[in-house]
Amino acid sequence: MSQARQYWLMKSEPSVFSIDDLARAPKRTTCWDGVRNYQARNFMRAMKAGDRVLFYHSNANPPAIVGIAEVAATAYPDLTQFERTHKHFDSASDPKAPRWDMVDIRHVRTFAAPISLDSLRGEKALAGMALLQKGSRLSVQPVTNGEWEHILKLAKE
DNA sequence: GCCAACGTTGGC
DNA sequence: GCCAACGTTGGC
Repeated sequence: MSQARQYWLMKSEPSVFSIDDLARAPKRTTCWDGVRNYQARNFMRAMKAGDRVLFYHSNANPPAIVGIAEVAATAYPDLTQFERTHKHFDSASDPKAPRWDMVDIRHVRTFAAPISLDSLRGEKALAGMALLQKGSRLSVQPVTNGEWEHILKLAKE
């Protein structure tokens, strides 16, 4: 009885941090700081080591899923929330009960060809994907097993 | 750069 | 608790 691996999608602007940056990072790993949305935080708190993550480039041309990462460390406090001069400083967060967490993400693979948002929209099987819903802005989202398998098939073509 | 959609804040 | 104002996200 193996522990079921769960699937996620995380967005990053490539001009800020791209999948190439992740592939080149020490140990191909980075901490995912800066999430300041409760729903996204709660999804990160639900992540387990080894869970797989679709790496998505937002504000990109074209916006696309560009590869796969895995959860290398489960949620722990994002210390940038306490750095007064930091962009993501949160004066309302109590150091004794940190409001914001992050996880560590390790590079697994970069797709030979990115799967563009446009081509994702063309897949009937993905019509329910959180990413494709109108007005969806969540930067951390769950992905179903079916969606995951479908996307991996697209990545091979 | 524009702007629609969304989340958060704060006055009342 | 309502809701207007504001800031942010992210496709285009």
